Amino acid sequence: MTQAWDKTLRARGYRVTPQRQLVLAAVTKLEHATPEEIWADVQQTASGVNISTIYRALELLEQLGLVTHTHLGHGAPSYHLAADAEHVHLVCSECGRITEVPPEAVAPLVSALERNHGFQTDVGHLTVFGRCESCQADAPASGPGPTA
Amino acid sequence: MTQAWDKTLRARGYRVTPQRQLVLAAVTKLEHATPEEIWADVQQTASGVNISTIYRALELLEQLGLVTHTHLGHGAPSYHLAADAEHVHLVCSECGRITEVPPEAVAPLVSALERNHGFQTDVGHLTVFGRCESCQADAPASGPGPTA
DNA sequence: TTTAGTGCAAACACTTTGCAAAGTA
DNA sequence: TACTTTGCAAAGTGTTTGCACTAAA
Repeated sequence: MTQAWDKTLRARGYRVTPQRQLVLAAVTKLEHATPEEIWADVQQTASGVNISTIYRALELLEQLGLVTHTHLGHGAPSYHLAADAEHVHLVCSECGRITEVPPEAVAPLVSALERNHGFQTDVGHLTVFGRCESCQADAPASGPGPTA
Repeated sequence: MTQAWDKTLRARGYRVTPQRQLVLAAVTKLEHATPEEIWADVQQTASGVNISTIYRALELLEQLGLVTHTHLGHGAPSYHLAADAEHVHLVCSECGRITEVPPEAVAPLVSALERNHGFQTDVGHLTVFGRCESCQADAPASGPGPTA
């Protein structure tokens, strides 16, 4: 079922174009990348592709459930294959480092929210900000209180 | 200690200006608001204040640890008082509804991440995307698979 | 008076849109 | 051929920056 997606496209009246194939290939290869990174990757094969095409392709692929995105901070969103094992991102606010952890890590959260708030968590979209292990080691808890 | 913040400012060589006071007041009052919403509120008192001043004030207040922000989706970030009880935001991807839940709800997650990944979660910055109770009721689980 | 802060306008980063030309089915 | 998709360029958000002027200390 590696190539099933093009049938999905055609079945819904969409066309299979090289641009869309390249975008999907880039998302697959880069694992998590911003539209611009995807664009750069696509351009290595087809240099004429426009960034707006990347956005349109991502929107379509997302709508078809082939890819998803997460916000890993302030800037551009990060896209990855929906088929990839879902995972949660831990983003270190200090060094920017991104760690992926398996969804089991958040299972207790998911069930607690479901149970207490009737909320169905989109685990693949979850990003947790904080401080990573090494940054804590570098500067043990300081908090934002008055320094001096 | 309601007004302690102006001492904090002066102690660090920053000045206490009406603009900053108004921004802090707006953040306090609005609970969670985007820079533009804060701007609108500030303008009700001082119509001449420029949006760039809002951004600069927010940056400063955040740096001082008086306010924090979270990303409640794609658009602009949402600011709130750091002193406010920390809370987690649940954002419904379908209707956009925002629910606040107490940090206890995510305590199991926090300790699991700490334990297994040495990661120190910034709870106040945490936003969970998913589907709220009422949207689930409206359209029971459909997933993005082929519809027909 | 001295130095930080503000308003203004221009520059930026990221994304979306209109439209004619090109390409898929 | 018929209709979708693309490239291009321009317009849109949201945010930042340079600089002369204003104001806090």
